[in-house]
Order: sequence, then C-alpha cells, then structure tokens
Amino acid sequence: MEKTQREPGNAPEKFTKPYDPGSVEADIYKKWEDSGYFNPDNLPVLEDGTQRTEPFTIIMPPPNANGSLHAGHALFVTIQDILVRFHRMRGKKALWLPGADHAGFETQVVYERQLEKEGRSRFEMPHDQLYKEIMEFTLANKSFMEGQLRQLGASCDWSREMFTLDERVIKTVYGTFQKLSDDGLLYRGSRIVNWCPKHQTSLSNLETERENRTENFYYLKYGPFTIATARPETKFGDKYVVMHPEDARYAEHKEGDTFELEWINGPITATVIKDEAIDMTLGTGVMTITPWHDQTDFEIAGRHNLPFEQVIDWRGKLLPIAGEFAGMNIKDARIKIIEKLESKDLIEKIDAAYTHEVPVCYKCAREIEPQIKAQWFVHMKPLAQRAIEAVKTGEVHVLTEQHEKILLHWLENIQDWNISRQIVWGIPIPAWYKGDEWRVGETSPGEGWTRDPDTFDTWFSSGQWPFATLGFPESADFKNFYPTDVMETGADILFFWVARMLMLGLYRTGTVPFKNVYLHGMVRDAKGKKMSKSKGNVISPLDVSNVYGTDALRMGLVVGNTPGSDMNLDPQKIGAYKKFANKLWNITRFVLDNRDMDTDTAQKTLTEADQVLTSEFDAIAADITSDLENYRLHLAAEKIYHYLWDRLASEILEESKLIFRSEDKTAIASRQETLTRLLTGSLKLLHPFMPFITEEIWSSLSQKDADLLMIASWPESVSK
RNA sequence: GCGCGGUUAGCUCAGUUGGUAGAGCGUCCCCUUGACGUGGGGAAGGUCGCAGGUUCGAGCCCUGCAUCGCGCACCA
Repeated sequence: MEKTQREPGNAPEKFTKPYDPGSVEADIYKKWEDSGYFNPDNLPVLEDGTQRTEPFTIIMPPPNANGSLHAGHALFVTIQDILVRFHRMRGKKALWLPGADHAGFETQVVYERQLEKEGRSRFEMPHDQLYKEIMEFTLANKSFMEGQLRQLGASCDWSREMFTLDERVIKTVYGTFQKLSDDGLLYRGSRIVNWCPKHQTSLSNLETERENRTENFYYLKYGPFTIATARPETKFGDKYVVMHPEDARYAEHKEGDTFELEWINGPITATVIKDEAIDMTLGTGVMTITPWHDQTDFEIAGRHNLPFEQVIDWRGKLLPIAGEFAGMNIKDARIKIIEKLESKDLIEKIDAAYTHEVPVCYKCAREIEPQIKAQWFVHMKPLAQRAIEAVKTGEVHVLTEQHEKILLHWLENIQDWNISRQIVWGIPIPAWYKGDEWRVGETSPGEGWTRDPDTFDTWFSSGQWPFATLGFPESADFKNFYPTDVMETGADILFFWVARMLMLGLYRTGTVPFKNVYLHGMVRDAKGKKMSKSKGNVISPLDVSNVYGTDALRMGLVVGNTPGSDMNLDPQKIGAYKKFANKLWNITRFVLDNRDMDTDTAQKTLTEADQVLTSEFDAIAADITSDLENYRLHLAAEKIYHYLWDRLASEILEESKLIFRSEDKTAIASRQETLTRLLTGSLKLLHPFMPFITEEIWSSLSQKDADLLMIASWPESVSK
C-alpha cells in the first residue's frame, strides 16, 4: 500500500508535537472562567431546550488563608472538581462554592512564629495593631491561594466566594450564639480548661494531643499516708487526702477525720475524704487533690464542697502559695521541691519507670496546664442526639462505614464544648459583663457593661459554614442549594468540623447541611511518611503540576485512592499519567488524521463490527457513570484510563489501521465515524478527571455538541 | 480503659452485591513498525497473615489467633 493513501495533516499542527500542559492550562482555565459557566445561574439550557432544575451543590472546605496549598488541598480540589464537573455535564445546576478560612488559632500561631523571627511578640502589641497585621497577612495569602486553586483546575463559582470573616458569616454565627443562649444550651462556667501556657489561651479537647512520657513517680509521706504523684509542684495547697470508700486498707480513716502533718513548707492540717473516683489499684490508692489543676480533683472537690485554689499562674509559674518557690517556673521548681522533700525525709520512694500520657498543645507541644477558667460552653448532648438520629436514619450518609462508626462513637460520648478563646484573630464573642453578671448580645446592655474580650473557637463558626455561606435563612441560594449534596473533606477533621457542621446545621436550620459525607485520607510522601516541613519531604502540588501538568497530578491523586484511607503520592506515578496525557494526544492525532473528508459520514450507518464497538463503549460509560454516582472515583478513573489505553489505542486503533488500508469504503467510513464517536465520548468521560487536556482536544474537534467540553452532555449512548 | 482499621506480586496499593487474582512503579527479554520511543510486544513474580467454619463456590461472610496501626478518654 502506497503512502499516498493517507491524508496527512487532517489533524491540526499542534498534534504533531507532544502534549505540553504548561502551554495551555492557564489559557483553558481563563476560557472556562470567562464563559461564566462556573456560576450555575449562567449554565445553558439542556439539549432538549429545558432549563436545568436539579441542583448539585458542594461547599468547598475553605482552605486556611495562611500559606501555600499543600497536597491535601490538591486532593480535595481534585475530588470535588470531578464531582462538580460530572454533575454539571449531566445537566444539573452545579454549584461549587469556594471560600477562604481566616483559621483563627491556626493563623495566629503562624503569624506569631513570624513575629518571633522578627524579634517581636504579640503580647507586646496592641490588640488592634495585631488584628490589622494578621488581616493583611491573611488577605495576601488568600489571593495567592485563589490563584493556586485556579491552577488546579477548580471549577468553582468565584462570584459566590466567601471568607469566614465576612459580615454574612458573622451575623449567622451571632444568631446561633443567641439562639443557643435562648434555648438554654449555652452556659458560662468556671471549669477546668486545657490551658496552653505559651499561647495563652484555652483549647478544646480536640486541640490537645497526648504524648507518652516516662517520668519519676514520687511516693510522698503525707502524715499517716503515702501518696504518689508525678507532679509534686502542684501539691502545696493539698489539704485533702482522698481514698476509695471501700478500700479496706484505709477503713480506719473516716470521712472528715483531720490530722496534722509536716508538709513541704511546714505543718498543715489535712482532712480525709472518701470518693469513688479513686482507683484503688493505682499507686497507694490514696491521693491528695489539687482542684484547680486537675479534672478529677476538680470533680471530687465539687462533690464535697471543697475550696479551689490556684497554684500555678497562667504563664506556668508558681504563685505565692508555694512560699519560697513562688515565681519559679514549674519545671525548675520541681527539682528544688524534690530536694527539699528529700531534706525533710518526706520521700518514701521514687519509681523512675513511671509511664503515662500527658496532654500537650497540638501546635507547640508544650504541656497543657489544666486551669479553672470561666468560659463559654455549649451543652452538646442534645445537639449530638439529633445528629446521631440523622446518621442512623440515613438523612446523612457517611462514606465510609468505618467513619460512620467512628463518628457515632464520638457523638455518643460527646462532652461539652468550650467555644471561647483568648486570642485576637477571630470573631469576637457578642457578650457583655458587669462584675459577675453576663449578658449575650451584640450591643451593650447599657452603662457600665464591658465587652467580652474573647473570640470564638474557629470551629464554632466553621461549623455553620454550609448554611452561612448560602445566606440562611432567606436568600434564594439557601432555598435553592441547601441542603448541599456532599461534604468532601479530610477524615482528620471528622470531629472538628464534620460533626460540628452536622450538629449546628440541624440545630439552626432543622435540616442536615449535607446529604453525603465523603472523607479522604491523608496524602503522604512516596514512602508513606507524613509530609512535614521539618522532614523536608513536602511535595508541593503546584510544583508537581508545573512539571507533569495538573491533569497528571489529578489522576495520580485519584487513581487507587479509596475514600477514607491515606495515600502515598509518588511523583513517578504522576509521571505515568503525564505519559497517558500524551497517549490521548496521539490517539486524537490518529483519529483526526484518518478522517477522510471525501467519505460520506452524514449517513452514520455503522457496520456490525462497529456497532459492537459503540455498544461496548456504552456499557463502559454506564459502568463509569455508576461509579461516579456512587463515589467510586478511583475505579472510574482507572476504567477510563484502561479503556483509552488498552482497548481504544492498543486494539481498536491497531485494527483500524488495517481497515483504513483496505478498499472497503463502507467499512472505512463506518470506522471513521466510530472512532470519532469513541473519542468524543471518551473525552467526556475523562473530562472530570483530566479537564485541561480534554478541553484542549475538544477545541480541535469539529463534530461536537457544545463549544466547551465542560458543559457538553454526559455520554449516555454513542451507538445511535 | 473504650472504639475503629490494616495484613493481596519486589515496592505502593485497588479488588463495588462471594463466582477460579489486578494496576502503577520496579525487574528481565525483544522491537528505530507511518498516532505516540513520554512508544510497542512479551515474561518472571501471589498457597490473598494463620487456623477453623458457612457455601456448589470465599481475598470478600462468621469465629478464634497473630501482627502492625489509628482514634477517643478526668488514672493522681
């Protein structure tokens, strides 16, 4: 067969060179954005002329506006963009509402580190100055971050973008705070809180972590008893000795008995208390209590009406009650105190192999100092109850089943939530005080009232994000797009965020904020190690995108990544999908090159063999559609990948070469038409995953049902 | 203490309601073929942690064990 049979040049010039993502991606994104189709209000009518009525809504978890996007962001952008693009092509009114998070404590910590580097400290800055500086820092990062979301191909509606400090959000948050107050679910109480001596704020239980420590466990002589403690520096004020009421060893000591003893700083009088909170098997079964600095002790003191006295100040230094040790840092003081106890022969023995867990600040790893502090708390049980029902009845469906169990377990064991923070960067709490009296409200109750200086835990406002962003309760968007379809976020913030959104959404709007929860795992490095700046193994998604293209990055993030489990991001794998992009590029070149303009393709009658091929495609399309409907993105991605490479390219194209070299005009025309259908159909199936290259190829096709692939109709059948 | 997982090819992991094991990377061999060398063809490599059970049939369901891991929690 002579070479002249072929019509070279049918494919546009660009297909003669390898696909170069860097040269086209930014332009394509601009084309999408300029089209206005990210905004559901602008989407064109459907093929049959009807309006799009069914909404599909995702509220984007707002990235923290305090740094660059990391691999986890790239993963959520990929997953959510796939879902939104899929539903948009299926004719839904698809809304993906983007946002940016001021990220209260997180951002303040980042900014404090920056201040420290400059030799400054937030504690030496006026409140307003600090707030202003963090705001500038945040807004600069916010616009930077928005650019990065664009680079990752996010087809979100920028016209609806929200910031967590927007007026609308604050108004909603204040409304919820007021309602909680009105409903008796809010209280201000002096409770033990997790106090970080470095950051000078209380933290919720979720914001503390536990570290295993092996420390000395001191057995101290306390009058006729021996008490065991790992923290002798808290013991100055301990005037009550507690044991279990059923502990036979101490049966002779009765509740209320008093006795004299020589203690750290001299003689004191102690009183016997019996309480069931005591673990008879631990230490000696006897302990003294420090109600101000320990949760268990606090509760015992409460049950027995005992006094509370602060021993350690907010900076972690001993107070005057410590006598000669007053003013010392507790770490230094411990050594001195032990020396003194030894000199007074009050130490019975020291267990050097005592291992226990201590709570530490999740940001600075400093030991948490439990302190009594008056804070705002929310009664969570009633809110959790409604959330549990919603999960159990299926009003909200959690992927995976495993995470549903974990969520339920947490909700069933929920504790009250401390929502006040002693930090500047956040939404101020709308409350006022005069002496010990407190009032909730945005405006001052009158003369002599002072505004609460605290701010809300970021998660309190974030927990209201789905309905706050949509303009609860009156706006059209709220009515159209709430409840949202799916909340896609990291499994690591299941409690922090998902659970709170569920509870607060149900509480405030009466409806679940989302019908589905899709949780992704953590993105680790190629070896499965957690990425961290200190380890230097951080893979920047933007760098990866620059080298391999965003499409390849997205495929690498989604193939083989099952919901809820961690994944390893291997640049080699991304490289494989860059090759795949090129493969698709060349499939296109082959199909376009072999389109013979003389052949009558208008007839569109396919040979029997080709009907088999189109039917086969339809079956695969249906399968992929089902995978996408059921959030099996990893399977859908793999299937279209294999169809294109192993079926279309390796087999159908090879077989087509034989047909195109034959004299059978009918077969040639049929195959040309078939290949066009298979290619356009495949581009549609692949578009949610690899939006850039598919759109770029689409722009070079002549037979198509929409100018932009992003709004083309999802393939139901190519066989007719 | 309470709760939840993992254990499948050398490595990292898929495997949708049970129907005689898959991918990527890696390894080995071959091919400068006209869509693509960012390619093509081929190969080696797994008793699916162990032991029972249910079933016509189990990687998938049940029981126990081993082992690795994670989450939550007020042990002084």
